[in-house]
Amino acid sequence: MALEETRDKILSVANKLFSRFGFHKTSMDEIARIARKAKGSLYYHFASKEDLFKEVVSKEITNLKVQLSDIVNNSDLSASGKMKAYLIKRMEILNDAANYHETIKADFFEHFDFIDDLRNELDEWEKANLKKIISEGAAKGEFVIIGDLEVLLDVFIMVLKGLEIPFFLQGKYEKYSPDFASLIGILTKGLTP
Amino acid sequence: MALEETRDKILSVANKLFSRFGFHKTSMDEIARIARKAKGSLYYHFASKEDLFKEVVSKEITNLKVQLSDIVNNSDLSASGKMKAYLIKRMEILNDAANYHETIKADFFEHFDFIDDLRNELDEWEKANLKKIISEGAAKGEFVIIGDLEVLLDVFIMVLKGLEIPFFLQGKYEKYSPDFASLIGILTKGLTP
DNA sequence: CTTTGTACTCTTAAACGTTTTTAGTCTAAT
DNA sequence: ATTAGACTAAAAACGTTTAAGAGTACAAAG
Repeated sequence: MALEETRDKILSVANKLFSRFGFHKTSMDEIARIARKAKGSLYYHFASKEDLFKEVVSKEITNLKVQLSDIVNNSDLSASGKMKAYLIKRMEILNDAANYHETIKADFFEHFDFIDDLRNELDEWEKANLKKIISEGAAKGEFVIIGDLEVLLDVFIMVLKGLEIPFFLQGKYEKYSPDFASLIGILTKGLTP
Repeated sequence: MALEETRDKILSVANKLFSRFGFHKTSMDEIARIARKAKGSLYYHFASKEDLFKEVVSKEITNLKVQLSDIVNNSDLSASGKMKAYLIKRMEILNDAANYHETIKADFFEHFDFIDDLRNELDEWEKANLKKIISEGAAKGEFVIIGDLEVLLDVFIMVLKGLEIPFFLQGKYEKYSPDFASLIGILTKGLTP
């Protein structure tokens, strides 16, 4: 059990430091010092600094997936109810996922190759889940799909990702999140017959 | 006439160089040399390098406005036809407006104070025009406005600006412009009664 | 098998002084 | 209005040094 504890402690400290100071301004020595673990321990559990960061972001994404899955699989909600809840929750969680923001920044200022897999995987996951919501809505006659569903999904995801920059990078989430609900209203209305 | 010619020549050369190399990597000496004008001439017509750049961007924005005005005032189009034509044309023109891209970049990497006015003015102009399209559509019964129109407009503009980053900064316009049409379909459908 | 501590190498980033480039001014001439 | 050129002050670019940090190796201990 001591093994998992050490690993978790490192992850928890890394998470806090990366969130606060970003990837580059956090050193492995600092993480080791604050976690009260030997530097060798860090490298025993994680192949590299990038690998550790990847793991930290991965946890944030896993948390996102878990919470969104609850919504997608909630049979009490209508299709448009699911869609609204999904999109709002998505932005809510990502707004708190400070290390995920680092990866958005990286898209501009540098490039974290090692993060691409995670983001691509999240895109696929998201596409599959939105597909599920929309398809179920269409089956129940609540939604109608005009044109190609794949294209529709790409567009949805493009808009969501487009909004991440003003929302998280420029810190306008607080300002615009009330209006965001009305955008979702338009988008879901655009799907109804 | 020689006065206007010199000014236009400077603007034209500045436009080409700024487009190709960006603001910082274009020097006033280079502009003067290629335009075959004296450096003194540049400063006779423009107060500063920033002022010259502002004028170049201003011309791009004016061009955008002229072309979009044609659509907004075209009485042959239905409200949703206008909306679609407007949004597609908007992205088409901005995709070619390389110096406008510089101002988007500036939002991230540095900050061009002197550009803020132009962009704010464009936002206001855009809001007024989208307002006109939607209001006319509502008056004809083609659109229905749910909730506050001002909020709706802010949301529209937020989405459009959000898309500018993947489209222009990350160069995904070519890739996604076909899908963009279907987004517009959803947005306009979301406005119909 | 996991954890620690230390000592080591190698790469990268900060710091610094130096040189070059560039924005902007000024002048005399046309 | 426009030009060519000389000028200054600030910024950018360059090359070198210095410090910090990633990653490795290993011996020791639980």
